[in-house]
Amino acid sequence: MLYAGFMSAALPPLSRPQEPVDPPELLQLGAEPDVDEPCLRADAARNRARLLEAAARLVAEHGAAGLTMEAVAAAASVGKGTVFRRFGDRTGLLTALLDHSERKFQAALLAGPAPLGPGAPPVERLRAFGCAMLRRCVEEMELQLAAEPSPDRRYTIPPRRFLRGHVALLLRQALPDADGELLAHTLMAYLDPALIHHLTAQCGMPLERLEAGWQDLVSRVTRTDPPG
Amino acid sequence: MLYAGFMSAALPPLSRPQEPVDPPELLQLGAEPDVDEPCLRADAARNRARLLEAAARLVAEHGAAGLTMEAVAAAASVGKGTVFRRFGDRTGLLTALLDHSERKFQAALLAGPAPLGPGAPPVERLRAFGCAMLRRCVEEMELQLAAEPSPDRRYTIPPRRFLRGHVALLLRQALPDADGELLAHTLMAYLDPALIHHLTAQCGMPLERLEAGWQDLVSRVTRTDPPG
DNA sequence: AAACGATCCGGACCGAGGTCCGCTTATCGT
DNA sequence: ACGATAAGCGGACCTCGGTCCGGATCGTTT
Repeated sequence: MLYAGFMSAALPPLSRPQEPVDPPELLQLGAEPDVDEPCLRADAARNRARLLEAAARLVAEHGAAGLTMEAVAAAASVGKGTVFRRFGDRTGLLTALLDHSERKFQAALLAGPAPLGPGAPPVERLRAFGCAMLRRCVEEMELQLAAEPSPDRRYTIPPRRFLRGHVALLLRQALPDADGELLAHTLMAYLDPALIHHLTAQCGMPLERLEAGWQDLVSRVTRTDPPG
Repeated sequence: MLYAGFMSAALPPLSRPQEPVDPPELLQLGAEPDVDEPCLRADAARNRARLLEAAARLVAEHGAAGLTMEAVAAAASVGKGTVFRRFGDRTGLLTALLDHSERKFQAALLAGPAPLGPGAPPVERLRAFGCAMLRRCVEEMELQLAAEPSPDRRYTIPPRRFLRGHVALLLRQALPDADGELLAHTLMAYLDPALIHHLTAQCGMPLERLEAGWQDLVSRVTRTDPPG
């Protein structure tokens, strides 16, 4: 219910017969099409769309940090309770605003062209993944920061689980004997929006340095020769 | 009784002539003794102590998550404004509760026995650092989680800067040619309280696995032989 | 001791997130 | 078409973090 899609625009078919694909274990972790809300009542769907539209407009006008739930409700000519019933909380609303881009990104990972999508060797896919994440994060920095969940939900929300699962999958392919889950957490932490924002906006680091840092990190983590 | 020592109990002298010490660049990043509050007025100091005592009691009773600023003020028989003037915000109050343990930890890093303190080779100090952090984090998990700062302050508050600076220092010693700052962020991210909590409490991972993961991560990151 | 200025105190006040419950409306079976 | 029922709606209400300013207190100076 929290992360249902914009207008549940069905993803393009995620497998093309002649191309390589990832194992299907990750698919169910993606942003669920309408799992929680199998079929919204007509008025509810209409209000949902109006709310998202209003929220997007208000974010464009006053910034994501200044977005208040009451303002969204008012701008959509809808009661405050409706906003919370539909999106759960403020984080849920912001997350919904990011949903469209999230789906595109997931689709690119699962079925897009290599090296981001399947077909390239795992380490190369990891390298591409990091750079794509960095770019996407910088693009949507404001929303990403405002949508940060509380500490106890931070690692359990579906989008992050999906991305982390993707990284873990690639790591297991590259390093069958390592603890892919923990290493995936480590790599994902490097791509945390709050960290990226700190380094770029607050410390003034150029994005190139962050990308080089990612390449270096992937190299170090996936190095397979024995310790020196 | 975790939060016993309140008033800025002066740290033990941080350098002993006959023992190895770290360069002094980090010292000023530690928890400031009374930099912000050079000399509190008598009544203010008294109120500050009562507030910390009351807060510690309320945390023990109702958990850190359930702590409200108004309750602390009432329990200390003090006005609400006093709490905010003294500690800035909720995060500041929780951070103050962690200050004693933080100082002890910093002292152990700067002047304690090897391998945590100076004297051991940097990689060995890194290994010890991670395990010590993991243990400390688990001990004070509740407070650590409740005291998490907002995303834009997360990487700038003095305690974290100090710890990260320490890691960066060790990394630069071990890997003079690497980007120690970025790698320090990566290593520190592995030790983030929210992540530790997720893995141990929510995923049920035993602490041993996290420690092994840290050792593995340090090995991979500090490996100096050429990529395979 | 008395007065004065800087510091501090207190609690009324505000804004925003989140909840609740009686009312409304869409949907579906007949 | 129509009633029954479940889903949705709205906005009053609550809590809590954070602010503000008139008045009290401390420490110092003369």
